[in-house]
Amino acid sequence: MKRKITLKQIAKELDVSVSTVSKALSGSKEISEDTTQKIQAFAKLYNYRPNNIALSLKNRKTKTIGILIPEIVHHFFSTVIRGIERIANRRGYNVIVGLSNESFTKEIINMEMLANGSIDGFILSISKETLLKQDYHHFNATINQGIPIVMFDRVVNEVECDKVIVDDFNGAVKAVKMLLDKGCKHIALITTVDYVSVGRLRTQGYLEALQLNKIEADPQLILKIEDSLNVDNHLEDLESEIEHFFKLNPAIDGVFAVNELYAVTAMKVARKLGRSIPDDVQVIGFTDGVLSKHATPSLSTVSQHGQKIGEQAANLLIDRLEAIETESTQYLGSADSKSDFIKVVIETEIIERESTK
Amino acid sequence: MKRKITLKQIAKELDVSVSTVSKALSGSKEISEDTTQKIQAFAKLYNYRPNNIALSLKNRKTKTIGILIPEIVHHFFSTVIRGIERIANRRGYNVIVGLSNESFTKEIINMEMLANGSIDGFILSISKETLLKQDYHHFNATINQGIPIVMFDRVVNEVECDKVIVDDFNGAVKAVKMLLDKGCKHIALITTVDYVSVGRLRTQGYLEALQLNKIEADPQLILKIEDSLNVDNHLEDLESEIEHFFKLNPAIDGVFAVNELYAVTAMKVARKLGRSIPDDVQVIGFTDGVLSKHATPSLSTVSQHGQKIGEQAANLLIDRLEAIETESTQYLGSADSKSDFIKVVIETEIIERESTK
DNA sequence: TTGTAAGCGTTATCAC
DNA sequence: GTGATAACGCTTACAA
Repeated sequence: MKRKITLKQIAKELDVSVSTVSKALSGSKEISEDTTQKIQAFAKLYNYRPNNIALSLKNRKTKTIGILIPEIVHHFFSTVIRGIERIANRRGYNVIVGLSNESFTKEIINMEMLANGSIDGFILSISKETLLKQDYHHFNATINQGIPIVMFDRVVNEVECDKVIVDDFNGAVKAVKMLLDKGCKHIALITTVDYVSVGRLRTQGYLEALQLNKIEADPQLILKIEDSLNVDNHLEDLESEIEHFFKLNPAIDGVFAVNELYAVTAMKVARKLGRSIPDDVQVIGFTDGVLSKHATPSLSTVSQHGQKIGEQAANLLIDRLEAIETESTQYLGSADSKSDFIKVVIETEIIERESTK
Repeated sequence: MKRKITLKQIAKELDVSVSTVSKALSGSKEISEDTTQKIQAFAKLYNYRPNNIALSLKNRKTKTIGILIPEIVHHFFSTVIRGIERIANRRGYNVIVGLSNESFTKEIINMEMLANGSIDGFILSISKETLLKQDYHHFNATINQGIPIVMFDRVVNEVECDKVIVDDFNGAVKAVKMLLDKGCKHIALITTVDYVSVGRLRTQGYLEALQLNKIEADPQLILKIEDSLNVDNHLEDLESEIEHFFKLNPAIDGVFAVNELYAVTAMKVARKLGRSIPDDVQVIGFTDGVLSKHATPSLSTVSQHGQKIGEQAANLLIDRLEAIETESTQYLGSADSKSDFIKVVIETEIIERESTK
């Protein structure tokens, strides 16, 4: 077992100084052809690689991005990570992942753990508990320490930073509009409770689409699912709640659900009640994951382009990181660049499959 | 914007030496009650946190684990990450994620990128291309550098390290046995090409179960899916290939598929051909993901317990990391602990749902 | 009780 | 053309 070789060891071995080795390896032409050759050959032989940690300490930057998300076993979030990783890798960064598990405390702990020098910046999506508490001090504290943040999907106005969001509102408008165009008269909405902003926006989009078509929204046709019902163990509860909802509203001929699970469950329930899809009831979901693609019938959805979100977020963060770098070398009393934060809106796209006609 | 405060700054501010500050903060009783108080108060006020990078350099360990997997948008892998993260976090480690994207080259690049001091050890699952090439030098090189590796799921005998695997063979035996017990006479196998070891093992399990029941395996009933068909764009090809297979073998009354997708697609095709599930054809898959749970009818599967795999892998790695630590402080000419690598086998579990009766 | 100095692995500045 | 020195932030043996 040969530990990684260091400059010091090469220097000793070749009987030169450490700085000579360093320069030779970086191809500095201060060093003679001869020694450079010798040193490079030796380094290659022993497979020398500079130690990242030492470089990080010296350069005061780690070239790694911290990702902080509520949950990783989730198609949307893993797609975003894939996008981030792709860009990060291409631009010479690593990604370190922390999971908040939807918990406020875990979010803070993770954040502090990484903010102590481990990463150069964050890309994150806020946990539900944090959204509920509306306590965002940890984000602002981090930003104040000079660590930039890019938020995606679940973002919040109270924190000034770059953001990448999906156009939830218009996505919902488009989806409902499509159902209307396809002849639905009684469109139900299956959504979440309000504090998760994306659920709220999609609900607003639903209302907007109805209004645009001069249809009065019927509160009876809106089902808000309690958060606890998302958990796997409560699958039956979800089903029975939706079933109850369908029975109360036999006129339903269209369903817009704010996520895949609700949509697929709605289809399941509808068929159980003897309604055929898409002939009796047309269904469209939000988030284009595995479920939508492989359900029977396959589900029409509003696609969020998670990977693109990740890519955009990564580019924004790295751009800012590298801007800071050049800026602070130019002059220290840097211009107030705080004001111009960017908010990128990723357009949604409707993917038509078998659940609509 | 106040950058994070350092020991040096505290020292200057309070007019003491850096080492005094360091000691005071670590609660050393070398330092007087008085100064300790003063320093701790000041540190607290300015929210001092030691810089991770500096600690890593000093201690020659980073307290972070490198995860290297082929793909993250994948229920099984993300479940494993969740398990790793959970244990890592609890034991004071961070996780940094690299994706090989099933590519040999990317696997190597990522590995080298992280092995240069960024991580203390790896938890990984081998990319398909690497398995195909059977070139494992980078794993061995890493281990030789003193960086321990724990492999999971897609493992290989050629590399000596700790491993965590699913009992693919027995899982498959159990699944097929169940189909037999439920009265199936003509059980089809839908599997992958052979070089991915898990596919091979599950195929062997299928054969074993038949043999145990004195049934001769019919090669006609085995469908090997080309790898490229897994890609999303080729979904129709997958479907038509399976459809063709069903038409050739109308006697099929049971299907064992080595993954969720094949199983769900088989159900879809069977129903399209007018067969009812589970009455005419019973289906069981492998890997308990979202698809199985939410398909209609819901799919019986062999569950792999991804999270448990991740937890075991993380514990194995951290145990070894901390063993190395104490070992090398005890005496340098350490005992040859290379030989005793552990292979943990996680038992599978059959989850019965609607696709079997 | 406090401070000095060395070291973790690098690179940059300056001197020889 | 080469080397000594300092610095990144921290800990710790050793001096004072």
